[in-house]
Amino acid sequence: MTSAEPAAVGGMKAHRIFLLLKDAIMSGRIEPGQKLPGELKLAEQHKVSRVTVRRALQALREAGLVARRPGIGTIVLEQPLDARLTASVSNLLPNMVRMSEASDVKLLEFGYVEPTGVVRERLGLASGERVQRSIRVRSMNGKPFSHLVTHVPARIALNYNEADLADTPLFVLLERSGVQVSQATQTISAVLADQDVAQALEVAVGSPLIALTRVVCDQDGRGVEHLDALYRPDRYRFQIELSRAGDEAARYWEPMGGANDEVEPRDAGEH
Amino acid sequence: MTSAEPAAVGGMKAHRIFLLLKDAIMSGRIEPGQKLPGELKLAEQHKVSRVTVRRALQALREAGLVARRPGIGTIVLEQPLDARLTASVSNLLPNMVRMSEASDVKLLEFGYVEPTGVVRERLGLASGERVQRSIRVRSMNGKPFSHLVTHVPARIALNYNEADLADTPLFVLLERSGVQVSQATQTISAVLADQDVAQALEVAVGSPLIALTRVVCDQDGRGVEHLDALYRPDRYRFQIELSRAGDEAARYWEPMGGANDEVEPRDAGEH
DNA sequence: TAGAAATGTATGATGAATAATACATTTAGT
DNA sequence: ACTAAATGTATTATTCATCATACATTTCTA
Repeated sequence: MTSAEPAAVGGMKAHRIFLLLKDAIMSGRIEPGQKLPGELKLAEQHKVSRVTVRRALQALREAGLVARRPGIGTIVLEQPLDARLTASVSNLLPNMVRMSEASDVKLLEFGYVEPTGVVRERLGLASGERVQRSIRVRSMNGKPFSHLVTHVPARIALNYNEADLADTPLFVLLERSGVQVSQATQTISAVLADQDVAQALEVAVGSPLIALTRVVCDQDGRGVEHLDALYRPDRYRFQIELSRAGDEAARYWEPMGGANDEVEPRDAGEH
Repeated sequence: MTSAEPAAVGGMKAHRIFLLLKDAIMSGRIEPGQKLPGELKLAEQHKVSRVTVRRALQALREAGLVARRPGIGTIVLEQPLDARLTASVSNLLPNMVRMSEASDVKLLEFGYVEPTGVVRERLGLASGERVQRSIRVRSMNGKPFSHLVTHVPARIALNYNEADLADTPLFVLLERSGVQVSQATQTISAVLADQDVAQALEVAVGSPLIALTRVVCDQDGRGVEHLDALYRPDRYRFQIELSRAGDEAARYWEPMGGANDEVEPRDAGEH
């Protein structure tokens, strides 16, 4: 039981506080070695009783996130960061291939459906046109880190089958199908994990997730792929290297790389 | 009272469900016009009683997110999207200037402190070196959308004063100080709003936020600015345009633009 | 014109989480 | 050695949310 998620916090208030503190620790807002506020202080801050705060803190201890010592306080422990992937924003082909070698993909759903309004609009589909919808979860060393919902126009999706999806990045499949992709738009946001996703990614319902939406178009500007991806922030994050460019008058920042992106599975002191 | 945040949901379970549904709607996972599952279905899904589900749904209605009609169901309403900012990843100088014209900045905190381990490390500071720490909240039309915590090495921060921070983007101040910035690293993640931030950004505690960390270095590779930014996903998001480049063998995606980024305050009511 | 599927309304029982309080114990600092 | 500030332990009361249940009402559909 290296990382048993359960973390049985008693009630709801206690659980909420547990999640907040956990997030503060996992995100690095509270650094290892630092003490968190005393039980009384926390009770006051969150407007709950001390008993309730204690339950949250005890859960944190059971989760291995903090050490508690009488007379001292509650100290944040060095987190054996789950081997974490860092992806460049332009993490498309080059490292996706590499990534797919080192990670497993589970296909949760597969089928052809009527697209929703937003998807149809973004892909520029005619009304009535159907799309292939697939839901996949990608894991690294058995640890899930991303939840991918893709919509592909039916006419294109015919060029590969269900089994291919578990093997090959969708991206490669599209190119192999002769699609001339030329442009993509990515949008990054943040959302809460709902039941389905929480289960798939093995996180608590209500955990924060990175949300990425990508729309890929071919040379004619027609939609080719619509991706809704969700990532566990503790196992995956986006990184962008920028360098200063341009002259005096009009300087600007220029994203670096593209070809030389790299996946860095800097695995920490895995316990 | 167009958007009264309070949303008095009764208990904790009800409140949690309220937040989840709200997030699903605000993020577009449930589209306007669509019906959400019936009360019974939701009760089953979340393993709570129907009464509890009702409280969540009633809160959603009071928040103006849904309409409920007997015999029909609960329908998601078209959201008068708060004028939303869309920023390109390389949204640094060009549009930040423009942005600062159209938005107000409130300085919440200002002072010189001993940097934490992480900040010191990222900025490459000598131990003992102090930093200027400032916390600002940026608003658009009185609606806060970002929470910015910056750390700047003391030696650099001397070139501008407290008042400047409320006027001018930190970025400009640095350049004006003669700092030759040359490289920056941005990391994007997702976190939950804690008490302080929740209050500053006028969201519920436990709401999801986009987290961006940026470290800017000068030509000598020395740290110049450390930014921890949090954004409300309903009012701000990151967008990246990619175009396909490279030849056959080694194709890759190339981020577009840089100079021609644009803030698009596509204001409400559209769709 | 039924019937099914929604939401609206009402009520009483139950209980688990929470609060309030008190006291013990460990540790660091003065 | 004293004090302050932590956590550890225990007990009791109570309340508020939650559950379970029943029935009414509206709407669409077959």
